[in-house]
Amino acid sequence: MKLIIIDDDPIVSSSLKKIIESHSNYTVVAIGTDGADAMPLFIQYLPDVILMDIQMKHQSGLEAASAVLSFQPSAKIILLTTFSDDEYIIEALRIGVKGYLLKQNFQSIIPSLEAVASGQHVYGAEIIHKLPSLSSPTKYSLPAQYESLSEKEKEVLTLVGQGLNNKEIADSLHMSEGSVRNCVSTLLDKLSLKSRTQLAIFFLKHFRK
Amino acid sequence: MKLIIIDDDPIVSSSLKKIIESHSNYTVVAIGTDGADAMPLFIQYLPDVILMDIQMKHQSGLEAASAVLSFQPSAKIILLTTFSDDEYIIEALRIGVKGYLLKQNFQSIIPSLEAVASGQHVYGAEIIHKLPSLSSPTKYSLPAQYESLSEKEKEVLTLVGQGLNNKEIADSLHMSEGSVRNCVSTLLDKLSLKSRTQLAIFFLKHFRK
DNA sequence: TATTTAACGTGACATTTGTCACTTCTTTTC
DNA sequence: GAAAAGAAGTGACAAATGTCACGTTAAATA
Repeated sequence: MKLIIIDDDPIVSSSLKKIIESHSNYTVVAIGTDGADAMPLFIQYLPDVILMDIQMKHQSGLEAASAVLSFQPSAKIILLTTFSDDEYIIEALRIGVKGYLLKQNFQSIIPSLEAVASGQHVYGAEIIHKLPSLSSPTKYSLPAQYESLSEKEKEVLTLVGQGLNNKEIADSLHMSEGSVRNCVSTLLDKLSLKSRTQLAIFFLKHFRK
Repeated sequence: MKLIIIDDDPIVSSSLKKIIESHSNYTVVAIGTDGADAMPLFIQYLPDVILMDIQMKHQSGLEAASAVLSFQPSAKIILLTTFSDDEYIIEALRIGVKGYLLKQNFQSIIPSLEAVASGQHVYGAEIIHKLPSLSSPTKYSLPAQYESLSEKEKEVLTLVGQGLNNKEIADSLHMSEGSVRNCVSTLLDKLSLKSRTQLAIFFLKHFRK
């Protein structure tokens, strides 16, 4: 199986090459030193996997990955990063990178390489928890005032968050339209908001799956 | 290395066991048939990895994983799912599961197992894109109608999405309140929505960071 | 038992939002 | 240059939303 390594530090590239070629059935067919090398090397060799540093002088690994993936979305690109406090993870996942690993412990790169080659996605343990969808919508992030809502009020809030109007909410919850209006009014008061639209925004911010 | 398999279908468990023990240096030390088995088996054997079905009769794999992880957060649990349209992925990531794979292609389970054992996280390619922070805010996911909006309309939409009322939008964009109303009306028409609240919901769904 | 408190409802009213027909101005196109 | 298309505005009107004072019921408490 063919592999390309792209890293602006030749020491990293060569130790990676050494480790990979000694432990598995991969051949490093090319080594690049900048993101700009990724596209031409990819087209020339059509490797099974690309291992690429995310921080490089001229063109970043992210840009390079984006270019390659827009050309070939199934390309198996693993980005390597030095720091775990990494804000690029979301963008990397979005463009379709198949792996995102810390450079640190080299020995875990081999199994990750295998997993990516077999079609899975692999991410460093320290990195995956940077995803906002994991941290945001837990009930611990709810404002204190939310606790003061009655069950009915929470139901109404939920339906406002779906975009229903008062009549529709009334029908769904078997209450009168007047009551719904009242209930919405109470919600606005309790949550210190000014309109039903702001209620919906509140709901989505806190409860979006 | 020790492994536990938990699946309510004995056919699945035994074929997994066969594959794993033939291809790698793992020993399946126990097989459970329900989520409720996870905790006692984990405590008894302290396995390196747990492979567990997510859908089981009595207790789900998710609940079981949650129990084990609250006892031992570093436990390496891989959940297996049958369907890729899987809404549990977020909750699974949140509780700290280290892998989430489709049962389908058995052969990719071995490399994934290795990667997880070496400390990485592994997710099936079909699954990772269920994360809302990945799927929502790309411009490719925008409905075709969005392209028909004028610049002004996009600005108004943005402010509706912040919860501003017509007067406030008019002041911000230096236009009359009547124009804003008109603009909102056009937005509703173009996007086939029925109220400003639904506009805000539309905005948040597509543009939330 | 009497009192308080909270959930829920009602109806009148004020305000905000949404619709529609029509105008103005600009750009594009023939 | 005339016609067409579309972005933006105006004003009158209709509909939905939000507010308020007040009523009913039921549970909690003195």
